[in-house]
Amino acid sequence: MPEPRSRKDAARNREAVLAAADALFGRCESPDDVTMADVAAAAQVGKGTIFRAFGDRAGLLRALYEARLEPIRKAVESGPPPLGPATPPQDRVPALLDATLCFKLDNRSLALALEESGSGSPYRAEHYERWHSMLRAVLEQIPGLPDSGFAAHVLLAATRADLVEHLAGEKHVPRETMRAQLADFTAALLASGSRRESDAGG
Amino acid sequence: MPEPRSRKDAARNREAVLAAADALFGRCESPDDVTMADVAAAAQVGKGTIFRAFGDRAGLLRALYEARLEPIRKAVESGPPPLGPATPPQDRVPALLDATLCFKLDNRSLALALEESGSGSPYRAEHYERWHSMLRAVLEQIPGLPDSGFAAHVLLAATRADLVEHLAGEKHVPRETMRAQLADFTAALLASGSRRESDAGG
DNA sequence: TGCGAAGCGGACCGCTGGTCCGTATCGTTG
DNA sequence: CAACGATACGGACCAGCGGTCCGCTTCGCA
Repeated sequence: MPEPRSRKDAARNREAVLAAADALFGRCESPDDVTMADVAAAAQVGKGTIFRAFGDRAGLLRALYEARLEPIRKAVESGPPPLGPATPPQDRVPALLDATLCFKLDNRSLALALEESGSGSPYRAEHYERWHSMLRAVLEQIPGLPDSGFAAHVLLAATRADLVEHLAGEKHVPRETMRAQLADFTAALLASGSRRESDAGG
Repeated sequence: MPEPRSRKDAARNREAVLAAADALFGRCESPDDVTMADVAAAAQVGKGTIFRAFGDRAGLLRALYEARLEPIRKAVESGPPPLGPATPPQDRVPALLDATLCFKLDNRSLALALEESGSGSPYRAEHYERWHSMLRAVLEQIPGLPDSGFAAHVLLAATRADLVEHLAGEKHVPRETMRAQLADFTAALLASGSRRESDAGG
């Protein structure tokens, strides 16, 4: 393959930057407290090196985000229930949403940084498209629901980083309470489908 | 009253800035195409004047937003059905959501500007708090629903400016389609409540 | 060991939101 | 109408950001 393998120092620096940024975003309060210069300093690297490796700020954020999301992506694509493909749709939808909610709770600053200063709307991000079509496909298998594309957008919007941050950080809603509320909400929505189901069935 | 009435020129300039900003945000593609200097130039006013009158960028955005929102606020607080207080909850919820959706569709760049660069999360804005508690109160009157506070957050998230922008601007979803999808979604959610109602009732 | 290519780093740039203060305007008072 | 304090004006100015550039260093292949 014509893949131009990167040099050893380049790879090492890339990891250093990733690690430094990870730590910095994890620690800080607001995402824009962390500047590119900060990351460069923390990684003991020149600013130019960061931009060479990631293109721009959004590129760095995306790389970090994808890296952290990787385990969940795997679990969804080829893992055991309740996240994996073998799960029945009625159970998988809440599981997917619970997973994203927990992810955002565990990576608040990072998710916030990506969604808010992420070079325009979060909806252009490639990973959003993936999650959306995944969720949409699962919803599609549940009859009696409204437009599954739109429903998927709304359900994902229910786990948006700034909403999560507002509820968890500002209003001090406990983690388990939020998970329960999201689960309840989802259940209520899915119930409207199974209602017509049971009407038809008997 | 100890209200320190503002000078005539100050008031005139304030209006000029408001008008200029309104026009500029209405015309432009992305909200950050409009800088403070642009607004100042368009209003034929010094930059200092803007900051004196509105504090900072977010202040200007907020003032504009509130001004445009004013008619809707009135209609909701003391207008005729389907927005006014005399409307039965089951009809008022979809009406409120449809109104916000239409508002965001009609004021895309402005809403986008306020939500994304509005000095942190849109959830800290005072008008969000108002809308949320309003919607929550109406939802509360419909029995059988999940936590109305959370449901209100989610339903409002369904009309967020960047989602609306994505669907209308990027995916070219027609206005009426979006309205219908939102209405369907809302109906599905409310149905889960009236279902337990009818179970109990007969 | 030598040498081209790849990568490095931090001074540098353009641009933004926001401040500052000498100057012009207001409107009140005698 | 004149004079004067208070208020507002405006644009030069500032700090800090993301992003670029290019002389120098380091890599790794022959």
